[in-house]
Amino acid sequence: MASSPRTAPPSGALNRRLADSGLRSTPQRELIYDVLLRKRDHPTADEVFVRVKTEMPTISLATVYNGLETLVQCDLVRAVNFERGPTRYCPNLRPHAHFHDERSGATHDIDLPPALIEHVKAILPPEYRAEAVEISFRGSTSR
Amino acid sequence: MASSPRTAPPSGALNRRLADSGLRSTPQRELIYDVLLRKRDHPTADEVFVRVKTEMPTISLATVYNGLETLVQCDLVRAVNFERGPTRYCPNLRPHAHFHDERSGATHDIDLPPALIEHVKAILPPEYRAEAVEISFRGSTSR
DNA sequence: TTGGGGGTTAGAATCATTCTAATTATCACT
DNA sequence: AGTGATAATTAGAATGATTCTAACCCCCAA
Repeated sequence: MASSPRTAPPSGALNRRLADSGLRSTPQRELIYDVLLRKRDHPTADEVFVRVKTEMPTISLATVYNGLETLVQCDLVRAVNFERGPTRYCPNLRPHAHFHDERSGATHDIDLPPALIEHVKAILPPEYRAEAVEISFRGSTSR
Repeated sequence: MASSPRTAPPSGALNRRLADSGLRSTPQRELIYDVLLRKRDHPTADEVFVRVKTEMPTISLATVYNGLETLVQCDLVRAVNFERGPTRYCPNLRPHAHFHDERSGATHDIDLPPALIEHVKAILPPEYRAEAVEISFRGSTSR
């Protein structure tokens, strides 16, 4: 493929994080990340694949899975699991919980106050060292 | 009549709960439930299948899945999911979180103080009605 | 004693995800 | 610009957990 000069600077955060991990920036990874940033509705890998394919028809599903995993490793994206459903992806890096609305199927972010995170971690006996805490709600919204 | 701390209903609860749901008590369902009560190590459906099979060699994996689902519906057992791993089953009915020890692969129950559950629910905007809250930790224990 | 409705079973099917092996792109160094 | 070495992408096969299907079984009521 002939290389063309860049017309726009690459996404700063993505390139920096990739480089920090010894990984390369690629059009596929940039597009996957961009798609996540553009519509923050917690899409599944399949949904990301569909969105990305409209702009890059040759991309493969395996690359979408690989790319999403890469973004998760770089701490640019969070993988969100709910019960047995497919993994969903979320570019919100603030500490937050997830609310799964059973009526609409939508997932909403709920900001977590730092004090609450501390409260939650405080219930662990001292020999338990938590690297991560996940909080998720299931229910419905009245609007 | 102060009771010893109890994490599951007394034996016999199975029959009552099944009857309440218009379901029948069967040797398979009783054995599946008994196996869960006997060793509370959050087994997967496959692990339950292996344990149950030593006492009832003709039971099928499908029946184990069906039976576990039935117990979950009757609120005698909780299904526990951690990331993409297979569902695990837990007869502890007290409100509790789960701690997943990455070193050993074990899952531990962490009792949740009622006040903490309230604190956690309190972060939801008023139009969100939560039917369930899940809290899970990932990390390791120093012993 | 018969009929209907759960319940069980073995195996097929499904679904999300991961793996494999081959191809392609990019980087570091001339 | 050329050349390997290394990383990334790709299509499709394979995997693993779970669910479905269709036949059979068992119990209770009429």
